[in-house]
Amino acid sequence: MDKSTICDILDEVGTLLELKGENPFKSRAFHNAARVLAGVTDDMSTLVDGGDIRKIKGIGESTAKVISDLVKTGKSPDHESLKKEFPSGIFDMLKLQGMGPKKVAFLYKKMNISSIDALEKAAKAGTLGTQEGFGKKTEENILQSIDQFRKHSSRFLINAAEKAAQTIFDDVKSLRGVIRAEIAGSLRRHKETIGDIDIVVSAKKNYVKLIMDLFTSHASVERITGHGETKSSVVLISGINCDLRVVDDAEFPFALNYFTGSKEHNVRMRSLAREHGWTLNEYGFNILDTAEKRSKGKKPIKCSNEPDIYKALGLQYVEPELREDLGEIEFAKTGKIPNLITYADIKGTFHCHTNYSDGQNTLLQMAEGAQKLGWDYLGIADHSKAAAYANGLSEDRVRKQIKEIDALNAKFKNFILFKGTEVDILTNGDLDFQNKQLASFDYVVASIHSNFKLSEVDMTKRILKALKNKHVTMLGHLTGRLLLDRDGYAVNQIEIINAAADLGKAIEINAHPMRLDLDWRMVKYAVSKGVMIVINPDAHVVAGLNDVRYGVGIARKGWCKKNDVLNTKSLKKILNYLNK
DNA sequence: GCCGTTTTCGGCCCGACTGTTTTCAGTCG
Repeated sequence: MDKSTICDILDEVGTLLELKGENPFKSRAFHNAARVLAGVTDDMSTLVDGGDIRKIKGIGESTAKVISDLVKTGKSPDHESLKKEFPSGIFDMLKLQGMGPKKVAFLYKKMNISSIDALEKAAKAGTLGTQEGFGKKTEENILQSIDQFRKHSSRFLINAAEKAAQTIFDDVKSLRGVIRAEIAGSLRRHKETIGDIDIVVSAKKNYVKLIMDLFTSHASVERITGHGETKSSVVLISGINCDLRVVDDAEFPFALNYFTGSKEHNVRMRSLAREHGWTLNEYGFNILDTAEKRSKGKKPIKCSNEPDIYKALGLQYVEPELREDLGEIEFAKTGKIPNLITYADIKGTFHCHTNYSDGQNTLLQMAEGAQKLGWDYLGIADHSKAAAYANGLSEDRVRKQIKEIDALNAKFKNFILFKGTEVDILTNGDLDFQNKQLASFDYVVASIHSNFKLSEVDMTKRILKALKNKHVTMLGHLTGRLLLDRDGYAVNQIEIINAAADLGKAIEINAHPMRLDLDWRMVKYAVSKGVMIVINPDAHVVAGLNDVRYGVGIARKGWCKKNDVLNTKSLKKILNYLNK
């Protein structure tokens, strides 16, 4: 059993203990153990066999037993027996905003409610509001949370989707009879959030059935939702839907193009095809079937790959990341698609947490990970003390960390760790560290982590005040929340961007924790104002090594050129494109 | 349940908000 599954189960045990109403410190111990284990890089079997698992701080007798059972047998009796006490729908209920273990357990025990559907029914019938501790308002909030959950729960952040897709894609690609295989859809376009994974394959006719059978019976498949001759759909263990489409090799470029999207881009492509007297679909070009068009239409050229399709339409090749109908067709018509920045251009990132606060890895591990990626630097920005829930650093611990960074830097060649902080913006706009302390850092990320419900005017004031502090380099994960006026915090976006432009500060943007994509109109506006933008698809950057390339940052003005400001592959590409 | 010790039990993260109730419990970040 792999480590991440073990961590998930430890977390689940913690949650089940909460539901049972056990001593909160007991359940926390399991959550802690999951967090600690996530940061361990040693081989699980070796740790268990050698007994070293107990030497890890945070893993005690009981948690070690669960881990060792899972490693040795794939099952933990402790976990299994706890699980029997609650139906699985309970875990969905816990995902609702405002629903914690106490309420969920109460509703289950008192009203036998164990699913979101049942909860909705009770709330609509008005039977919830009569329960002790529940009122009209709670009922309304629950219905709203259910609405939210249904709208957004089906999307996944790109790093999770990429991880889920890799194994099954690699295995499908290497199946006998497969000629060409590509991941399509929003994953190929590197969107911040992914609805489902699309795999397009071309294969020899007599192998198609076998490919479909092997796909639907793959080890990472949880259940099959469709199994046909050209298309099969499954739900992966990770919860993500995955579709496989098999086509003739001649159709492959068209299928790949069609299923890569976006829908808006496809619409433009098809209308361009009509201008040439053709139709375009997932199988190929066809001559438009009207006398008028037929006279105008030439026979479309043969396309053996995707670039050929663009060529046939008189377009420069458009990279998947740009296919959003945000002006890329116009650029392609005049051959002005810019050279896009890639991972190889990334020199380092700045919003990274370590196990000093709520990250998973040590300073050394993070530095080694960054060097392995070929980076020149890494910026460390752990939480400040106000973020107590994230084990934020006191002034004393900052001093300790800075010392450790200095010692590490003395040993590195052609690599440097920058000393930063993610300082909390307090309710009144003051920062969580004194200016003297802030001056000790190479750069400062200032973020809001509390009091999200201020009025728009007050929230804007609060952020502007923080932004004006001369030590602040960048606003942390700001627009990730201000995207939404509904359940994010209300703020005047334009005013913030304008101020950042005047002050020469950067803004960091996240995909929203509720799994919404970025508001590109605002990104465009910020870029047009020359505000340096940092985008991070993982809304809460607890950058373990796996996630490090998704956490991206910006340097203090003066020692980082604008072109050094780098993001994830796709986002960076788009920013560069918008800049032209 | 785990840790750390002033070694065998006390402390473990906390402030703010919400909705309920009328002083507080539950949830969130």
